Formats: sequence, structure tokens, C-alpha cells
Amino acid sequence: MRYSKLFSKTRKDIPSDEVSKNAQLLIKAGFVNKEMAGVYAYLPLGLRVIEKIKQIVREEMNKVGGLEFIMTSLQRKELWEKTDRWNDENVDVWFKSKLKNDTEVGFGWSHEEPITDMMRSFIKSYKDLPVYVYQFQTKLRNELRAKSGIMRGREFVMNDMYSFSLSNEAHEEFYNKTKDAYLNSFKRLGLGDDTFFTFASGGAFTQFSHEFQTITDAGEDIVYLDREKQIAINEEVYTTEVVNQLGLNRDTLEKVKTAEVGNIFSFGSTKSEQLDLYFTDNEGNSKPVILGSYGIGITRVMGVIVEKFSDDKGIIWPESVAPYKYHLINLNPEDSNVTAKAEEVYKYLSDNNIEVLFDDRVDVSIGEKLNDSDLIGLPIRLVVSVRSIEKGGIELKRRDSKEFKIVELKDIV
RNA sequence: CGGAGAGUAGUUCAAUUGGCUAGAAUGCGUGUUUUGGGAACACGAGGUUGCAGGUUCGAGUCCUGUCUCUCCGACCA
Repeated sequence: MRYSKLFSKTRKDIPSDEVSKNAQLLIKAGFVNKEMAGVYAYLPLGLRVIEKIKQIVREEMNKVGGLEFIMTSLQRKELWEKTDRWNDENVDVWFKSKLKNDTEVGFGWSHEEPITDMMRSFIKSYKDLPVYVYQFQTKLRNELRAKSGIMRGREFVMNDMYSFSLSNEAHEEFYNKTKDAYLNSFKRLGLGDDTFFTFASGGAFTQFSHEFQTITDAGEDIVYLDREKQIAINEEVYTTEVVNQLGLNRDTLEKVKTAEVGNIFSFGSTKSEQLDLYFTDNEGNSKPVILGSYGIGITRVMGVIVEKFSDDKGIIWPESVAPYKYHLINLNPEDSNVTAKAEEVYKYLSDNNIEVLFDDRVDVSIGEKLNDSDLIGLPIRLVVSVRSIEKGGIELKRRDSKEFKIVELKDIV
């Protein structure tokens, strides 16, 4: 991609009303644009990051047997009335509207009810189970107060998976596989070292639900962490009884601030019973399907990554989610030799399907190009300049390092 | 939803007690110079001071309403 063709620009100043680090950096570097409080547009660079995150999660969900699909944003009121969650007193984040004929509809803040209802058409027999489906959906939530930049918006991208199993044992097995898939996802997303499996309040069916909490000051949760055992307890269920039950020692737990990046939840048969999702077992008995719900906040993960990986110059993307791997700079576009060499490098990388952002701008100062490169934060910077050619080639520098070396074309990849 | 604060150029901010043609930086445009860390100079464009109403000889400034934004709290299945 040629930077000269990219419409989004870096900027020196950011709107004063944006205080969160993630949104400040993402706006400054030209990844997102704020539409209104808690609502952000994702520009070409930002979208590439989202797609990278989605792809990692997609691969992990596929590994446990998930099938990708996509549900609707418009939802029927009746379904949510069956579970008593249409009422604004029970769910305070609804966006609601009306069809022209006055039929009330809701905008999807979750898809648990619609998917459970939809499965009534497809799950009739024990032979139809299990079913694991997931989607990447824009969720709409009428938050009373949006905050923390892209980490808590009114419109955000979420990966949600739903499991339909024929017994608690079968559910349990899938649940644990998914837990590992989640941990693996966060590892691949660059958050592995600071993301912990966390016991949290569970609702009616189970004592706990499980969250994946990433340590960051930008978070909104407090957890008590046992680093050795790699598990944590959310403040909301932190009691001596729970500590003992989990075989932990209160004295060795570390209190840390975290952001919830994922959540997995067992519904048992409660929701199936409410929405009438039953199957016939091999003895002809009618039984409720066992449900599980699993979610990863895609855009929140992006925000957390920015919060954690940056310095005073800008973002430092983990390689797995960086919009491009290489940031190629033609530092002296007025010099025909330099330009020819830079174009050669660009062609070489492009021909080999290697992701590269090529700063080919001719009317921009050297300092601005170098600063933009630090701000955007791609993993590897390649500079072609009069000086680099004198030294024998291309200057290669990692974003997270101060050292650089001179390399030739064939050494880049 | 409770509490607090703020809306002036694309952006960041000024503007004395209510008083001159609402300024500066940055960004943008043109030109000259410059070239390894957001370069220098010159010229230029850019505003219904969020919106509506009111008080006044006179309102960015005071009053009323309204919209929006931000922060703290509550909420976050």
C-alpha cells in the first residue's frame, strides 16, 4: 500500500475531549475516526488490525469445531419477552425502534435469544447435536456512559460463539476446549503474558462464569491474581470461601487492575426451557438442549493492545495484529537513485505477497516521515535513503528496538 | 441515571468589568530555500463564537431554554 494513496492522515493535535490513551493514539495515527461518544469509524489501517484480530480468533474457533455464520442486527421483541429481558429495567442497554407498521424491534446488544430460537428449526434430535456456531457482529448497546475510547463503546465488534450440547458432560468438555482456544487466541494476539482465566459471578445456573482479564490500568475491573497458577478471582466474587474453594492462598494473591477481553458462560438448560429448545434423545425422551455462550470483544482487544504496547512516540503493534509488517520509507524522493531503489524494494515485497506500507510521499519532510512511522508503529521499518545506499543497501530497524542494520534486498524477508 | 466541568478557525487554545475589524499556534494552499527526527521565510484562504430566544446603546462575555462533549460515581448477564 502506498501511503500517498491512503486518505487517512496522522495528526499533531488530537481533540481535547479524547482522554483515553488508546483513542488518542489511534486517532493521532489515523486508524479510527470518532463519530460520536462511544462510536468510532475504522479507517483502512484500523480495519486491517480488526481483520487480523478476527482472523486469529476465527482460526481458533474453527479448531474447536465452530462454524461461522452471521445473525441479524434487528431483533424480535417477543423472544426477549420470553426470557424477561426486553424490559428496560432488566436490560438497560437496549436500542429500540419501530417498523412502519408500529411493530417494536430491538437492535442486537447480544444474540443469545435469537440464536436459541433459530436453533429450534435445526435441532430436533440427539443426532443434530452438538452445534457450535460463532459470528463477528457489531453489537449495539445504549450505554449510559461511553468511556475508555474504543474499549467501551455504544457500537463495537464482538466475536460471539454459542454451543448447543446434549448433556452437561458434553457441554463441559466443549467448554474446556473453548477455554483453551481463548487462551491461545490471546496468546497469539500478543496479550498472553498478561491475560488470565478469571472466576467471576455466574448467574443462576453455575456458581461462576469465567472471564479473561488482561492487566492494564485502562481497565475497569479488579481481580486477585495467582501468577503461579495462572488464575484470578474477580473482585465481585472475592471471598475467603471462594479463595479456599479454588485452592488458593489469600496471602499470595496480587490485586491488579484489568480489562475484560473475553467471557465464557454456561446457561445449562434454563434458556432452552424459556425459549422451548428441546431435542428427542435416543430413547424418545424430550430434553432441553444445554447452552453455552462465549464472547471476545474484538475492538476492545484492539484498544487493550494499544494501551499496553506504545511508547512516547506512538503505537508498537505486535506482529500478529499489525496492519502491515513493514513500513518502507523513501527518505530522499528527490534523488532518482533512492527512489528507484525504494520502488524496487516495494515491488519485491509486493511480488512476494509481503505486507508493506510504502511511504512514497514526495512533499513531506524527513522528520515527518520518521515520526509518522514511529506513530503508526509497524513492526519493521525499512529506510531507503542516500545514506543507506552509500552504506550498501537498506536500513532495517525494528519498532521496539533502537538498533538498526544495513541489509540487502534478499535479506529482508 | 446522580454529581461536576466544557462548547470560539480543521485542531489546540487566547480574547481584562459587557466595548475597537474575535487573535495566536498548528494544520491547509501558493512560492522560494532546505533535506536523517514533526525544517525556514513570505503571501493567502479559513469564524453566523453549538443552536434558539432574551436583556442592553453595545453580547464570545450576562439571563432562559435546548443540543452536544468530557470527567467522577452508579451500571456493564
